This record gives sequence, C-alpha cells and structure tokens, in this order.
Amino acid sequence: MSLAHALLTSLLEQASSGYDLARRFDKSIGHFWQATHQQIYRELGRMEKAGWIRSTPDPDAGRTRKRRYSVLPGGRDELMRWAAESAPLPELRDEFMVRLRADAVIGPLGLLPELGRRRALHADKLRAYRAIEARDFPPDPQASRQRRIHHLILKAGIQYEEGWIAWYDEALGVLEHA
Amino acid sequence: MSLAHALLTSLLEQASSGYDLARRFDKSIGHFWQATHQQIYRELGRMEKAGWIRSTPDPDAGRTRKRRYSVLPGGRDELMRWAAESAPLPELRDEFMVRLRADAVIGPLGLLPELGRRRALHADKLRAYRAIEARDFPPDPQASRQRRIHHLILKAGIQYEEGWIAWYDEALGVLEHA
DNA sequence: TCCGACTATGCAACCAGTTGCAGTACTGTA
DNA sequence: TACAGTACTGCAACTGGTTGCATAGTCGGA
Repeated sequence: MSLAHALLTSLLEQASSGYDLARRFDKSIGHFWQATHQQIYRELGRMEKAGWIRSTPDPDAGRTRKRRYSVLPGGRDELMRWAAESAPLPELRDEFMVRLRADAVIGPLGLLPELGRRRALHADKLRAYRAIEARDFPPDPQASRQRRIHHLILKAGIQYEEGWIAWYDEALGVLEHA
Repeated sequence: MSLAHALLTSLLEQASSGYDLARRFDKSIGHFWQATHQQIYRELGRMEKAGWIRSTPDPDAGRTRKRRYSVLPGGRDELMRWAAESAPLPELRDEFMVRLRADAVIGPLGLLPELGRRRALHADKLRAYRAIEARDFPPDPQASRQRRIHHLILKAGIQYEEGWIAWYDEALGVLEHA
C-alpha cells in the first residue's frame, strides 16, 4: 500500500488539503506515482482512522469544507518503517510491445504513425523534465542532501525518457524498411 | 483490455493450452506483459464466448482436461483492429522513488543496501536478455521482418535495464557521499 | 504401493485503481 | 442578479489483477 506512504511523504514536505495533494501529485512525486483525487480522499480517510495524520479545517478555507492534513508522529514512524522495506522492481508493462508483436505475426498493421506519436510524447516529457532541471537544479557543489536526492529522482525520469526516445528512433528505422 | 490481445498474439504464434500460455508468458511477451494463470484462464473463457478463439481437447492431453486454444477469424480481425488503436504511454510507477523522497525529507533511512539489491536485479535481467540476444539474434542482414521486430522488442528491454543500471550507479554515488 | 512433485484447470474473495456522477461553495463577469 | 467556471469533497459501481484454495491426473522414486 504505497499510496499512503506517498501521501505521508508529500504531507511531510508540506501539510495540505486533499485537493492540493492531488494537484501536487501531478508534478513532483506524480512523475513516479499517480493517483486520482478519489483515491487520495479515500486513502486520507483511512490514514486518519489509523492515527497517521490528523485534519483541521484549513485556515485558508473560508466557508468551504477544505481541510488541512498534517502528519502525526505515528505516521512519521510508519513512513520510516516502510521506507526501509525492500520491494520488487516495478514491472515493465507496455501494450505497444504487444501491438508490435501482433504486427510481426500478422504482417504490417500500419504502426508507424502511432510510433511517431509515442516518440513525440516521450520527447515532450523529456523537455518538461529538462525545463524543471534547468529551473530548480543549477549546478551547485554545495547543494543540500535533500536537493541532491530530488535532482537524482528527476534524473531517473530524464534517463527513462531518453532511453525510450533512442529506442523509438531505432524502431522507426526497423518498421520503415521492412 | 490488452490481455486478450496479448493472448491472441501468442496463440497466433502458436496454438496452445492455457497452461502453456502461462509458461510462455514468463518469457517472450511476458517481458512486457505479465499475467497469472488465473487471469489467463478467465480471459480464455471470455474470448471463447466472444467467438475469438475455439478450444478442442489437446491431442497430447492423454486423459487430462488439457485443451488447445486456437484463433478464429473473428479473433484475428479483432487483433488487427486493436493493434491500430492508439494508446497512452505506460506510466512510470516506482515506489522506490517514493522511498527516496521520504529519505530526503526525513533524513538518511539506510536505503543503500536496497539500492544495491535493485541494481543487482536489473543487472540480472540485463544478463538474461543479453543471453537471449546472443542465442536468438545473431547478426544477419537478411533477417526476416518478424525476426527484426522480435529483436527490436528485446532491445527495448535491454535499453530499459541498461538505463536503470546507469541510474542506480549514479544514485549510489549520491547516497554514499551525503 | 504410497508419496511428493509437477501438469493442468478452475472457483471465490479481495484489493487497488478508474470512471461517472453529484453536491457545495467561491470567484469573476455580463 | 444570473450564469459560467473552478475549487473542493465525496458516493457508487465497475474493472483488472492478486491470492488462497481446491481438484484431478501423471510420473518417478523410496
């Protein structure tokens, strides 16, 4: 159950509401862990019951129902406990490879446009990551441990997109001349 | 619903039983699409109902219940239709990144051993892929379209593992000296 | 001849994640 | 003041995937 732990991490970085969490998930942690607002609300409810977090009406709430969640000591302990666990590698699961294999067994199915589209999507992501890198991580030998780790995580995304772009370029060559 | 299409592809390559499909999934297609025998049996049932495949008692069955599934024209059409669809990129979802981020916000949580373990797992996979490559894809300018595509798919796995190994090496450096 | 390992299939329950929909309050604009 | 848009929370139903368990036959070895 990592969503809870992703939320704990995010809340430790900054106490906030379910809605804000959902939006922040679209950036930062969301590059490696996605969640809809539905999941987030449900999970926040469970976590509060478990005594990991508590919620108070948000000071910025005005008359809305907005609530601010913050991490309790129990939640922090739980996060530390969980972080030390070992876990299996994420599994590679890409339906495009299935399509390719279908194309191989049946014969040309016109996958080239889709291939180009996917390459472009990866290029978009890479560009976005590079922009974040340029903005938030200027070269700095004195950077704090926290910053260095955040940069490292971003580099995982960069490395991932670059790898796929290179592969899609090769794939383009194979499908064009075959 | 890609599992059905992965199964169709696999059955087109070779008609076989649910059990054999499950085992073949552990290799080839399974590098990019995993499924348990449970899922497979359930899905084969649906596909037969849909008229995409048919099953006959397996000739090698002896007195067991073993059945051989093969693709009907309707299944082939469905696969062709589906292959031309476009689909979103698979999402990167790696809980280790959440752990790293927790380590960044709380302070050193002793992630180094886990980091080494994960690097080793990637190295194992890479070695396995390289072995398959050496065995099944000797350099051959005359290789068929099908072989070239299969090789391409394998290279996606190789590229993926190599990227992560490089990243884990860098991560090792960051966590050691911080 | 009994036993354990393996092949082969399947039911039932559960869980995480997704989708569709809805309600409520605020904010700006015509 | 009416209306559109959007911030914010939530319910209910569904889907795909996982887990635990059950069953039944085959085969080799103690």
